[in-house]
Amino acid sequence: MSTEERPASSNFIRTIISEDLESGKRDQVITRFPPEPNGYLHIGHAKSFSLNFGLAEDFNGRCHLRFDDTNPIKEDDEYVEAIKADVSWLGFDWGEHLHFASDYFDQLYLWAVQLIKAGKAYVDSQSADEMRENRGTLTAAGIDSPFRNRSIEDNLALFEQMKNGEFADGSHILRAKIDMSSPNMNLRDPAMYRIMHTDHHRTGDKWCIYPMYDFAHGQGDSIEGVTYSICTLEFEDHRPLYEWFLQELDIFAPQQIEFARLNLSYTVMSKRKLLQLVNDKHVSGWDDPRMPTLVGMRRRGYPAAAIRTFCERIGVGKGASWIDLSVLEECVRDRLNESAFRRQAVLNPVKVTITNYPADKVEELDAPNHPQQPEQGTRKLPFGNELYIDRDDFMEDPPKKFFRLGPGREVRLRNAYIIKCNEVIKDETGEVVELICSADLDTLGKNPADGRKVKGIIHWVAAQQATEVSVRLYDRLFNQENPDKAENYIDAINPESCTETTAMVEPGLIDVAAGETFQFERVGYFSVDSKDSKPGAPVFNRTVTLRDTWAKMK
RNA sequence: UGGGGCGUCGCCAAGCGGUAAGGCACUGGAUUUUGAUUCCAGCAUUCCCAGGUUCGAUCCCUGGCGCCCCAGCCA
Repeated sequence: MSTEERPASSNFIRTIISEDLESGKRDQVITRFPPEPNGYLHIGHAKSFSLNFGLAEDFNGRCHLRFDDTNPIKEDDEYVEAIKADVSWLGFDWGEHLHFASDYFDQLYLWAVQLIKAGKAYVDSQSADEMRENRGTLTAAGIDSPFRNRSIEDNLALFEQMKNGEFADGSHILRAKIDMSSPNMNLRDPAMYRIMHTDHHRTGDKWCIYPMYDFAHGQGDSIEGVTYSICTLEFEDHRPLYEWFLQELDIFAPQQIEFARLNLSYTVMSKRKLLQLVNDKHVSGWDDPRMPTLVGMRRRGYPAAAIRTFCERIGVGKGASWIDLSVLEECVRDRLNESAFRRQAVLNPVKVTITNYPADKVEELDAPNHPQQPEQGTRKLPFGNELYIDRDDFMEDPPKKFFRLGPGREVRLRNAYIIKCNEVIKDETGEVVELICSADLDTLGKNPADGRKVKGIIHWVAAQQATEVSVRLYDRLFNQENPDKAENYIDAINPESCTETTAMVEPGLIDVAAGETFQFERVGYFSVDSKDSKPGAPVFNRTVTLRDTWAKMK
């Protein structure tokens, strides 16, 4: 616990809860995160569970993890394990409260029977098409099903037969008897139970009827004693139904509160689309580093703490909001700037020969792991007469504001000497292949004695001691701010979202562990890929670039 | 043309009748062996519009305008 006052930017949900606690309407805070195990979690889910778990932490309550597994044809254990891992990765703990909607199937069935007996539910035998036609439209009332007034006995018998597997999928359905003319479509006799002869990932073949979301969610909340059932805006219209079931069943009533889901620019968030990206091989999998999934971001090198910061930073509201991807990237930089060790790597090498440095000499220079955190120690950086620097750091005819290397110019080699470019060697095509330089050997760890200023600092590696490694440069997956607005979002995929290349790196970058993230000084943050790296042969994923005001000036 | 929501700085977002928080972005300037980081300063006389109530309104009322969601036996 920090003694500092946390800024705790408030939001409308926090306000509601504080007032309820103060007025005595509620005496504790129990929330829940209810994912359907039919896909991997993405950053939008992170916003949701950070909110739910965060509220529980703030008010000394608890947050349950409950899988909304009411539709067996879409759900799978693979997803429940992945989801648990993702929530844990972000640092949240549901403790003993791991639940499944399917844990409540027996109780739900009893409640359905109870509603039938009360004349509040009936078995409809219309086809799905007929039901759709009779539901009416947004502006026209629906009409009652011809089966709406079946006797309670018939309904009981039919529902029993549905449960016993005596009917084919789609032949009958249990509906709540509410109001076919309601202006709220959700109240026009919504479906409660459908027939599905499908095995369930947890209950196996025990059931061939499964409850709908609307008939399961509120009751699940109620059973668990959830006080605040926080969901996204599209469920606002479901709230009257959520409350109707709780009231008719006369059970504990949680309060549903809706907030706006996250929209992130240059990405898509719908599970259907993410699944298509995976299935159609536009990406390498759910954990492709370009995916907005948590597994993708983890592999990309995004720290869990950065994602939590992001979720706090964007706030919670009820207006449809669009957050720019750069906000997330800035959170990642913030975090990595603190934690990542610094290293030197040259992505686009051009050779430099230091004429006044002995060819057979190799110095082991000390370079800090983190300049702002000397306690993190140093590593050895070999220096010889042949080096590589980045091609971008040399210009033959530089503009006045360019303070890197150029003919006759001086530049500081980071953590080493100041050198001066005396000659430029090109090949037949006119491409620069080598720079002949001289070093000021009296500038190691100090500025020139004569007081001359050398503004430019560039990174480098010793040619003989450098190793070539694989590097993947990632960029935004889509090149349109809102891919959903494209004729086809697939066409909006950025063809340059992943560029495979290599880099010449210092020795300190070879014996590294999967998932470790470094700052390649002056370039960006790079994370050791967890799948494709091999001992002694790491593959680096570019997590995010460093801010580059020079690039902006150009 | 039905119902449910939302409109406060470029992007988020506090505020709930007493005279516009904060973050990000942006712009200056300082420090810096990363054109990074850090630091300091600036950045809405105004809250979608128009009326009204009030000593006083972003907050209340009326009427407009704009945007989002709903017609799955998905969640």
